[in-house]
Amino acid sequence: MARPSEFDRNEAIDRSIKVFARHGFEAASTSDLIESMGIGRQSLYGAFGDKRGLFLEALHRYSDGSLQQMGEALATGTAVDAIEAALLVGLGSSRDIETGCLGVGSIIEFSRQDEDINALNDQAGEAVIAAFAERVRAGINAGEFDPDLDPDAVGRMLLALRSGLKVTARGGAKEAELRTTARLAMRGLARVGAS
Amino acid sequence: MARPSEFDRNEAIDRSIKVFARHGFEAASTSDLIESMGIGRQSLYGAFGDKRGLFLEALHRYSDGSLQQMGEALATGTAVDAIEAALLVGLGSSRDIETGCLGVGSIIEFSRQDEDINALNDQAGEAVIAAFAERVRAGINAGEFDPDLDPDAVGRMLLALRSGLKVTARGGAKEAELRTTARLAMRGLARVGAS
DNA sequence: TCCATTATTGATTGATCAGTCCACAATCTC
DNA sequence: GAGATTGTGGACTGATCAATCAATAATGGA
Repeated sequence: MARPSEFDRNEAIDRSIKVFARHGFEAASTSDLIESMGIGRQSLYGAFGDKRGLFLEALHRYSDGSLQQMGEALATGTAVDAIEAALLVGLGSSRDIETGCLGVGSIIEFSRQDEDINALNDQAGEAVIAAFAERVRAGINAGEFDPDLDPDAVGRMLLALRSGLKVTARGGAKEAELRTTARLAMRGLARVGAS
Repeated sequence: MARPSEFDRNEAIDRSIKVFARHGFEAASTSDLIESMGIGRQSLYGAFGDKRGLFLEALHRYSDGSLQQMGEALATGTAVDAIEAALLVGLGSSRDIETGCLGVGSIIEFSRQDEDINALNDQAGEAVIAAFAERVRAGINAGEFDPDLDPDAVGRMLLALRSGLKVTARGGAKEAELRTTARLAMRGLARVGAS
């Protein structure tokens, strides 16, 4: 048809994710974005419409990647170890204290005020809850977890816990503390009656 | 000495807390603030120096109030009920979905970039952890909690959990879900051996 | 009563922001 | 290779922002 884009769309979005994760939506200036993305201003507006359009794509892509990372973590080892790994994956903590979470960040920044962001976060949240719940069911079937547990409720708890861990990590907590916190909150999942 | 202020300082700060909690620091404009606080622009700068100075006072006052609320909740009933109440107090959830938490909000917005905010949040966090830990110790002594628990580590877990509950509440969760989440995460505190 | 001091008010300033305009470059179809 | 189409780059615009200034009002001390 016509002249093709000179930049890779997904790579540009990935770079924008870093900027948004660091500064949030409002405080991420378009000048910061185009510089970090390595594209021109008009390219940003041509490809994504406006700053909000870019953010929606960034949030979507970030949530997808995050869910995939957690899915991989959930697929290994015992139920407790897998869930612990899924809780901690991608938290960054000491390595890159600047990196935040686009999901938590957008919830704090927008609350429930933006319908499109609501939809993205609701969908991503449900997917995470479902992934946790499935692993909890497997843990119950394997005899590791208490059969009285409601897997969906536990899934919601684990999502909330992960949000809290992200806040704690961004607040500067060490990885060992995050791990201890995760373990303590999961303490009640283990089968009590024993065999 | 000279002309006295026409406004009550604490009341003005309380009103600014609402604005900051709703919009965050950066997105709260000074025009919004002076309108909500019911004072003139120069009064704001005269009394608080600048927007950041006002925010620091607001964060300090907010943390104090929050800690006091939690302390009152912790002083009643059984250990589990008291901690549950302390976890849920002031979350707002359905009643006022717009209201956010200045502590979590500032951690997400500033990460570790502002020394004064670091100090305020660190101090407030330690105080909350200590309050939780003390209640956990009492619960252990009362035979309600597992004596093997590390009260300080549990305190850190409960603070992280409360942060996660705040994110979840701001994301639109119902109060019943928050309560279930709190209960599930506390499930591992109960004494296991039984008597 | 007068003066020093501080609060208040409204206009203003310089900077920064998201988004647009316009000229130009690169690609495809024919 | 000509023309239609689309991407790119830099200058630009109107709005909004935090913060300041200058003038006025209100208080306490002498």
